[in-house]
Amino acid sequence: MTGVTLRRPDLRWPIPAEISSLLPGQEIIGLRRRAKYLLVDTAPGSALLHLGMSGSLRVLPANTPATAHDHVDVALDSGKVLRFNDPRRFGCLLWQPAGSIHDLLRNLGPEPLSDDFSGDYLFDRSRGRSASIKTFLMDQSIVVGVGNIYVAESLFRAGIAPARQAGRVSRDRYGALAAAVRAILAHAIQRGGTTLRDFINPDGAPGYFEQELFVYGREDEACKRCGRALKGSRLGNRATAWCSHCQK
DNA sequence: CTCTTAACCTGGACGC
DNA sequence: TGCGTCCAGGTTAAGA
Repeated sequence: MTGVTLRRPDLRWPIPAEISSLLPGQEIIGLRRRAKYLLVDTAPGSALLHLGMSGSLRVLPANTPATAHDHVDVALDSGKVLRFNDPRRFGCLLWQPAGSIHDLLRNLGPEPLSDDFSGDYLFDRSRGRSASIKTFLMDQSIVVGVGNIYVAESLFRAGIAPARQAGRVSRDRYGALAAAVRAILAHAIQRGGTTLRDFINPDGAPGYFEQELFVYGREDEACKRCGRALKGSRLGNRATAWCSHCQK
């Protein structure tokens, strides 16, 4: 990459000086993902990005005029520009020196599609925990990547009520839950994600998983399984919908 | 250590 | 039409 342009000094957090001082001239030697963080590896270290809920990264032709919320440009050797746009600025751009692990990555739980994630793992981690199973499953130190949409769908699929205390769910039910999380995530990815408002995937198309949601965003609507009206409440400051007949 | 709450930010939906 | 208000999202910081 030949240069970095910052149009503002911060996103969610200040953009560290290394992004401007160390990146230009470096070769990108790797691209990785951990949880919802992206890592762009160079010799002196890695740029650490999170797209928040509204961020996007796109490779555009050189001289593409910047528009609203285009916060960062990286000029590539090809002449094209890698552009980071994030209307709501929940995303971040940070720096991880080579050989170190950023604090944000240090205490993350396993990847949900990896072998480290299982019902037995969840069962073990949940003993003695009084928080709701929903809050527990959204805790990034327990398992990464499960946000408000997919936790709702996973709990429905597993038949577990979201307010149930995490420490009071049996090993067998955690087995069902782990399987549900895997199935939901894999299917949603295959469907191109979930478009709620303005999300589009890298191909510029919306995600289609929304059409297959069973409970998320469907408070007071009919349960697709039993027909009863879905319940709605808030858990951990987040909207929560579930079926009190199908989920116990 | 665990749990809860507030905060970050903007655009869109809604009510007046 | 225009304005104010509320909410969504992922995640962490701070406080209890």
